[in-house]
Amino acid sequence: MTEAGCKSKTPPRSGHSGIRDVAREAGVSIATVSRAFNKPEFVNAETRERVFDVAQRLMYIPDGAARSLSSQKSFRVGAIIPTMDDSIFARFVEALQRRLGDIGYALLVGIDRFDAKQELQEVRSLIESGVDALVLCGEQRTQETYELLRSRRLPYLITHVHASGADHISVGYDNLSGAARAADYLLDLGHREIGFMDYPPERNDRAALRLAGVKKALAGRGIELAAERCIARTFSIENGRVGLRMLLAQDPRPTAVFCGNDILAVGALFEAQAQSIVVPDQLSIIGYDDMELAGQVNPPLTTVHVPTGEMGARAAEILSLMLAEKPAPSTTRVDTNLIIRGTTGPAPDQRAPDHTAGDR
Amino acid sequence: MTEAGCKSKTPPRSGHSGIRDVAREAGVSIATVSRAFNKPEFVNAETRERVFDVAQRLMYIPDGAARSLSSQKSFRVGAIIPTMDDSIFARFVEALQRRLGDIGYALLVGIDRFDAKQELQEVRSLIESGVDALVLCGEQRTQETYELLRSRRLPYLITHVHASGADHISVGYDNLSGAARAADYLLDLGHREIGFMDYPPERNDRAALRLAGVKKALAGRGIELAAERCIARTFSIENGRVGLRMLLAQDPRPTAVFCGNDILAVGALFEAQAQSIVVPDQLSIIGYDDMELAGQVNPPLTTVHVPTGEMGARAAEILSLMLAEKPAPSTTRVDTNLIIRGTTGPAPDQRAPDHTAGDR
DNA sequence: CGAATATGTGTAAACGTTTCCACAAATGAA
DNA sequence: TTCATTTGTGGAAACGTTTACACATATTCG
Repeated sequence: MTEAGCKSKTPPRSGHSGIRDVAREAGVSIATVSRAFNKPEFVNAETRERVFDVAQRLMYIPDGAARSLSSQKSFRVGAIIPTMDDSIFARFVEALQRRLGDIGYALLVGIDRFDAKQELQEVRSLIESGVDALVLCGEQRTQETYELLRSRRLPYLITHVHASGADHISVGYDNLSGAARAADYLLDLGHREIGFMDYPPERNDRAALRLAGVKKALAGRGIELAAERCIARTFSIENGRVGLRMLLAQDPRPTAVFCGNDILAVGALFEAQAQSIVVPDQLSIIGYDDMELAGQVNPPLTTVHVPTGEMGARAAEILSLMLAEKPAPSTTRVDTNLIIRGTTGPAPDQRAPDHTAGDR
Repeated sequence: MTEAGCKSKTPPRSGHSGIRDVAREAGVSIATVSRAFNKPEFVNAETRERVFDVAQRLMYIPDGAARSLSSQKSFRVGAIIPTMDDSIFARFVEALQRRLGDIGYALLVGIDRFDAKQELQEVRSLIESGVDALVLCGEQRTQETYELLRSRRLPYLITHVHASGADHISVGYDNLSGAARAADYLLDLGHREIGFMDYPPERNDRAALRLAGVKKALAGRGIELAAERCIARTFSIENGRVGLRMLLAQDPRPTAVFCGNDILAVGALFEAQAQSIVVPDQLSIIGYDDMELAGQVNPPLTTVHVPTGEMGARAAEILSLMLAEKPAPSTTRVDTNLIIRGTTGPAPDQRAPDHTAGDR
């Protein structure tokens, strides 16, 4: 009796016990054991308890592969994100993993480095590995990826964008209006020479949307965003620094910079400080995401808050609906909002409040 | 001919094609198809090509569950990390995922928030989900977890620590000597009043090791680390700030602080600056990890560089050995090294180089 | 030239579950 | 009391692969 599960006459083939061991020990059929776990309400309370007891004693853990094969469900979902380096995605993955775990799903991660080809590859390998649904960032991807998804009838959820009229289910925020809101704020402060800095928009639809938002806001005041005012760089503090340097080298020097990401914004801030440009008096900087660092740098960064955790939680909820084949809301939006902190102020040249260009 | 795979007489049960479809279409048996993929060298080159062509045409993706069940391998590995919030872990996961992907394995992630109970839970769910090996951070965990691992004969790799004499396979760095090295540097600069700040050591064995390292270095010069000089806080910039405040409130004010993590160190730096304490003239700060931010703050942070990417790559290599049931090195060390930047300088009171207290 | 070996392929038995179906016993309605 | 229904259970057929084994056929060698 010192060893667990010693009554069997045939030695167990693998080290640990399977459903048959539990069945034998509990004096029921394997079907009943299976039901006890999956549809407890269909088995007699007494029997069920007995099964549970035995299962616990034998340290029975159902074999996922067999389960998947038989039930045609894997109880796994895959998520493909661009990078872990950006805390916005890292946190999202964490939130997603937690919520998914709560409803009995495991999370497989793929990383595509903002590369659509790589994403397709990751989709393939996640499908092969076995997932019941996929979480993807943004809408922009190769047609082949979408075809693969469709042909496999694999449910997928698009995140990080608010795709209102689209033909897929999504959860996210409106990058365009968030950026427009930020740009408007800069405009309201009297800034007219505004720089833009973000991930290369052709490789990142969220960045493209933010660019569109800024352009729209500027256009609303009759201002055009010059091409050289659009700095496209991958996310890093260092790139934020070089981006600002490029902007500062231009003739009508920008008095404000919109950054599509806090990391770039922090880089810009550090560079400004290194050049003894005082923020916000001489230069306003605005970020996007509101990661912890944003609130802690000096002066604290004005930025657009993105509720990543909430988005992860919502994503998990929607996924659970999709996985249960229940109808899911085609698009759900989480709200972004401008957090005004210390890196933004009135434009340096014009002290007047600005009932200037704006109509209405 | 517009539809893919239309020759079958029995309508395919699921939407997509399986190994039998490929076999039929290529005029071979399913065994041959299987071999073509798994042991290409055992099948005739011509046949193999034909199989590959057909497979591609039918967009055949092998069913992972069936594969796992039959082969008793899942081609998945699980990794449990404390949090994604810390870029040290996020990057590690990213590196691991990439390398694992290269050798045909997918990565399942679990997050335990530095909680051993939660870790056990994650181990259970990863086992249930199906993994061929596990990656775990640090050596400290419940006995139950180790027992589960052993009883399942599940290979596991310990990371982030250099566990020399231990009874499990590990890859990591020596937290103790890294921290000791940093403390020695502070000592060499003449600092005698030194503060320590890290994650609560009782919940994080790496932090405990760093504490031991600092204590050892101090002891080498006959200095004892007072209890109130040990600030234990979870990792965040904010906590770095409050930690420094606590240290600054003490009577012989510390002239230097060792932080077990760059995030805490940056928090300390920001707080010092907010209090107009000039770093490094009045206060030296030293961090651990060397994340990007460390090199970019002003002044740039002196820190202990940890080669996370290399560790992830090495981990993947070792895992591939373990998975192939080849002998793996019981412990492999990656090197940590002190990066001297701008947040450390001579102790404020004593300008003399310091042939003082140190012997030898 | 025959035997031994190498090469390529097919047949069929696992792998450990879930789930359809059948069936017995208990319960309720008439 | 009899028939219909409900409740709980077991038997056995999937699920889509891998792989041990057997069997041809081609090659090598004494």
